[in-house]
Amino acid sequence: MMTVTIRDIAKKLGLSIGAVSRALDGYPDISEETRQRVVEAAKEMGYVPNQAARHLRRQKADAIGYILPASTPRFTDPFFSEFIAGLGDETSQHPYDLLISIASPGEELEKRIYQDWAHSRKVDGFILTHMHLNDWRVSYLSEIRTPFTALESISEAGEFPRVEVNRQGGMLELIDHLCRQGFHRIAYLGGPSELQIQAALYEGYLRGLERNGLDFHQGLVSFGDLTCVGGYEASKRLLSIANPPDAIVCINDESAFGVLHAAHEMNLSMGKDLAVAGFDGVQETKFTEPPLTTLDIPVYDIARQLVKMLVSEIQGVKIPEHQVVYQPRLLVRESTGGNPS
Amino acid sequence: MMTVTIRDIAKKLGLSIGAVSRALDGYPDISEETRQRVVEAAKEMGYVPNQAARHLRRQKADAIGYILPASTPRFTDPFFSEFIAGLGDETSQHPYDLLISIASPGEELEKRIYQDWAHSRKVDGFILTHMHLNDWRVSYLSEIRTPFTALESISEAGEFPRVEVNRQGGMLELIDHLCRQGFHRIAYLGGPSELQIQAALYEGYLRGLERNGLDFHQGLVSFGDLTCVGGYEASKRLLSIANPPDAIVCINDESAFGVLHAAHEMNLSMGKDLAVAGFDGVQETKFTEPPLTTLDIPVYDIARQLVKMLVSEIQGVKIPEHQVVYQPRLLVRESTGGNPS
DNA sequence: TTGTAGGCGTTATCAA
DNA sequence: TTGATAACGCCTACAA
Repeated sequence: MMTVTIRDIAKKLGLSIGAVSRALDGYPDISEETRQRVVEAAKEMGYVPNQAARHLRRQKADAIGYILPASTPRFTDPFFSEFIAGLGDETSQHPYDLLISIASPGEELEKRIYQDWAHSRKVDGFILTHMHLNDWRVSYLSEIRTPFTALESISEAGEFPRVEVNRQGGMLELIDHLCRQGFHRIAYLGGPSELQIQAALYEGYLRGLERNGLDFHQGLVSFGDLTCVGGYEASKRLLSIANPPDAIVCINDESAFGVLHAAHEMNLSMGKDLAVAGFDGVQETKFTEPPLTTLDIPVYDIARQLVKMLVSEIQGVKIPEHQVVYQPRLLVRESTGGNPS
Repeated sequence: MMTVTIRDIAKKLGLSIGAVSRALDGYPDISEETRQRVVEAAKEMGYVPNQAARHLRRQKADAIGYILPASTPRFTDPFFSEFIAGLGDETSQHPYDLLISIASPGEELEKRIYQDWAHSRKVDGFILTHMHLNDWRVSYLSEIRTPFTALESISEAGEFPRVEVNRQGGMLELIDHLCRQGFHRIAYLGGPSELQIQAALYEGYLRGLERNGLDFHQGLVSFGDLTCVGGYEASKRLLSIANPPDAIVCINDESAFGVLHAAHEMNLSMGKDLAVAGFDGVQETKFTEPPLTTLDIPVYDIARQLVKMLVSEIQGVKIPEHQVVYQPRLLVRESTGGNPS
């Protein structure tokens, strides 16, 4: 693979490298004719600009970073497939590159990657998800003046661009729905306590109980780790108490899958003896037995929105939609006694 | 963010930038004492090498690329979450970066990305999955001498490093299992015909029928698109023929999820009226109703293996495991009448 | 409208 | 053992 540079093009055309460079970048101070010649020669010779040189010169990477919050080695949440697809599709429109890495939240490695990528200028900005309460990344990235956008669930302090999902509102709607269906002993199956989404949903759960005149019982609250297995185990605990719940709302769909399995094992009639609901609206919820009621959020679109916002942030363009709010859509299915849809 | 360079360190320590550079890279021709001083100062000043400069100088990116074969916008196959996690974990061990993009196989965009990344030297090599029969990428990348490793299912010509999954063997084992369980009208639910895995599995299906003395029926073959929805629709076709199958083997777990749903809708007793099996062994298979028999492959480990092989390929190191073969592990569960496990 | 030249931060090849 | 210096390929003031 003989790499061809602007120098090669210049030599071939008897031009200076400066002229070639400007012609390629479409500067106005170059005659239309030579521009044509240059562009043509470039294409013909298979010229592709050397990224490293360009980055060094421009002091930017034209790349954004996303660090997957993977805690377990075999982690298969379909959320991430969809999210990454969205990130990839949007970045390639701009054109930016997408750098991916993995680190367990809170570990030393995570911190190292963010620092490293920012300081070595591998990326111009970050996409953040799975925010913690008082997330260190927000203050850190603000401090070193590295742009970022985040998927959030709570309006915290700070004026960074973000996509908010009104999880609390979604949860309220769900609790209302369950009450209308006649479920009144509603359990909450959450996630790690440091997660923002956990806090938001739990808050929604409490307010939902209150506004429907239901009592809170500590025994009806349990926590998993966002995986099927975690959901399975947490629901086992919930269902084995003296006065078990007649409904379980889950922090995400994966957890709910575990609940469905546990309920099947106990021969509970789903949607009657026990209602189950998830959160996220992944494809697979439509195909469980019974189909799972869930609060659907447009993961793919959110990912694209985050990239769009980040890119304009990096380029210093102020766009109107600085903070977008998505409202989860309640998909009622048979797992909460809804009609088949 | 004041970026600190080796020049800054040199100035502070009264050394030349050359000395600092070599000290940092651990060259032997530097006194232990100054090396110490330099390393310490670097850490103290928060020095991080500028990637662009390094790449430009070294003519390599220390990065590898993976292009997701996403065809549908909302694509949520958990396979990819796990695969990307493996890629990310292993690349960060080396240390390489992982560049991700998305493109539908066969489209012009796909070709552009491979070319662009290779020629602009954004990446030093590629990870390939979802190979096609006579995949253009193999010949193309060989031609431009860009290293790559691939996840394959068929021993095709070509001497590149690869991980092979013996899908055909797995399928044979599965068919044997179904026959032992008393299922004899076995249908095949495949995927796009240009896919290698499709060819391998179909071949295994045919050989499995033959070695168990079963007749082949064209009507017992149908094709989806590797998604739940595709699996659902394809199985509807299979189950609505005059003499429907008593078992359906699927090209992947996602498709099988769709089959389970269709079968539930038709009130079939799973594992008795109808056996269903998937392929991949994603977490979620353990939690379906009934739990899904599947051929488990270690997606995470495969991803790491591919990166390991690619990195040594890039570095010109010949490693013994040039071509690794994985044997799928048959997980018998209730969807094929197996005992609960 | 085009050419020239300096420099982005490193690494590597010389001398010293 | 260290210091100067020339690239790597590109962009961009400035000069012509």
